[in-house]
Amino acid sequence: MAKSDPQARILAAVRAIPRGEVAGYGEIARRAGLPGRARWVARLLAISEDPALPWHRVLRSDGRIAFPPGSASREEQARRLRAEGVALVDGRVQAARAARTLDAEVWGPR
DNA sequence: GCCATGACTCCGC
DNA sequence: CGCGGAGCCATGG
Repeated sequence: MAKSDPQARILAAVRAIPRGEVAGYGEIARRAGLPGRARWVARLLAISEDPALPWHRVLRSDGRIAFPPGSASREEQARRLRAEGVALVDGRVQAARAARTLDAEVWGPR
């Protein structure tokens, strides 16, 4: 039997993001033991139909929402994040002190 | 098997 | 800080 499908690990990593916090696609991939699969994470979220999946907590490495401005998805993601207390400015998370990537610590206490 | 596509990332300018 | 180019990886025609 397969030892945890990579897909299951990715979804688990996404579900593990605490409410009010965020993580990057690449970060999730790494947490799932799949470095370099950021695009796969994105595709997985796109095809996933689990309404309980906190996909809105996943952002790009620069702390911005991946969806293009004006898109309904982008608006919904921004809305959900704000509902959790995440400060956003022009689609970008302010709390993410990781200027380059949302590397680690995003989940830890500051 | 090659080519195109994408909720990505890194790097140089 | 914005842009363009290259690298990357899985999927589908």
